[in-house]
Amino acid sequence: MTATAPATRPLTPAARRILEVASELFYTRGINTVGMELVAERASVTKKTIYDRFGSKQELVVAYLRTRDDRWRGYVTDHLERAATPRARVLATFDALHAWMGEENPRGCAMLNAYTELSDPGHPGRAVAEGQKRWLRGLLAEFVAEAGVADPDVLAHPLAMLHEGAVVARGVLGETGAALTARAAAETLMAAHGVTGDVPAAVAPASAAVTAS
Amino acid sequence: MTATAPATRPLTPAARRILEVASELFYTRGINTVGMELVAERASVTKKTIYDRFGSKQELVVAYLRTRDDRWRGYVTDHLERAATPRARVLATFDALHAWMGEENPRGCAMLNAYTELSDPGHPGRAVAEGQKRWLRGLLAEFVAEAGVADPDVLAHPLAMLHEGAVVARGVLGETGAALTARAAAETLMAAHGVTGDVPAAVAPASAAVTAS
DNA sequence: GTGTAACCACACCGGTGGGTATACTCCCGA
DNA sequence: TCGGGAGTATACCCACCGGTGTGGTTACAC
Repeated sequence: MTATAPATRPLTPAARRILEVASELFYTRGINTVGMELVAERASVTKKTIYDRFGSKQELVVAYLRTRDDRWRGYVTDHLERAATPRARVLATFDALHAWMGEENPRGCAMLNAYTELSDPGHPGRAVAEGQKRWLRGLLAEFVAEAGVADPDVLAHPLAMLHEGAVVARGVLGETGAALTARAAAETLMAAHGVTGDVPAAVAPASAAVTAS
Repeated sequence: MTATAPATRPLTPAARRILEVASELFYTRGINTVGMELVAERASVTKKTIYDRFGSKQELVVAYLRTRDDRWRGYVTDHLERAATPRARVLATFDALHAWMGEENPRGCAMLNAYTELSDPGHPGRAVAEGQKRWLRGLLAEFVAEAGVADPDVLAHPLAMLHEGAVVARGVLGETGAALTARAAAETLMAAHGVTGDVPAAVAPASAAVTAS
């Protein structure tokens, strides 16, 4: 379900350059305000080539969102590998967010931004954005359930909200430590729901279930 | 500081119509994708009139954001009047959000959307959006401080994040009860910081300090 | 009764948007 | 050796964008 396509076609050198350039421009300046002409120029490519490779702006946008989504998910799963307990895994998602925001997220969440800019409800890019949000929330619910919480959503949903809120605090208010603040709040929230540093009583560890989607 | 201008000029009938129509269009379709021609048509007005009243699209956008911001702040302060304790005031902001989202916020936070769409850092609309975020967070910090919490931001910042997260959950995931979920989490968070239903020990009530900016 | 503010109707501007057409070059593999 | 995929270069299309100018009509105020 997570896999975006049966096989991501290798991408020609020019196509890779286009996607790279477009990703940067779309993220930093917004999708609607960046024209294909500019993308072509910055990628040292003609518009013809872009349309030969990607077909339309819409498809280029989707490719941009998908690759970025993949990178973020990889980021998260990387951080998860180092976490042993469900509680640690929840906290690891906040650590991932912290690192992510420090590196490549000054202008807020690309998915959310795209969701806003692509106001046409039928635009396929919106589904990508929504998918990412749903994925993270599901992941959190999974961990919370592993920790033995009866109704996982009651805890997982607020945890997801802390994620989103942290990104906003970072993007709009410039709060560089927002993810860590959110992490601390997540700890508090988990503790209140009985999820502590201790391993839960009678719940199977099911250790390697992390990288799965 | 909160007052937007020395005096909001009365607005001619046509101007009011323009602002109303533009607000709806900007919010539901996005600022960048709505042209002045469409606004004019929907308001039964010529473009000339729009430019006579507002000067430029940028200024119309700012007027849109300001009026919406004012309405939201009024919404919050209305809900605050019914709340007696600091804790109740914090929770009242979530109730306000719940009501607000039910009535006129299906497409997420207008301020955040504008912040995203107006990628030019110099656009005055961004300041309006940022101002609103800062205002709410400051308000929450005020209440938390009144409740006797030593470092108010440690609690107020996560509370603000829950706000933002709830709006995202509503806008992207369609979670209509998101604000109530956030409210419950806020209760938990406050309890963990010693903010309970009881009135704090030696803190002056300072009752009417709510409506002030 | 003459200004002036608030409008309408309409025509026009340069710029830019996404997207296409044509024609030519380079290089690699069958 | 030759076909085809990957590119380049350039010119073009039309729709729409934000914004302006001209000229005219109503209604109210001094």
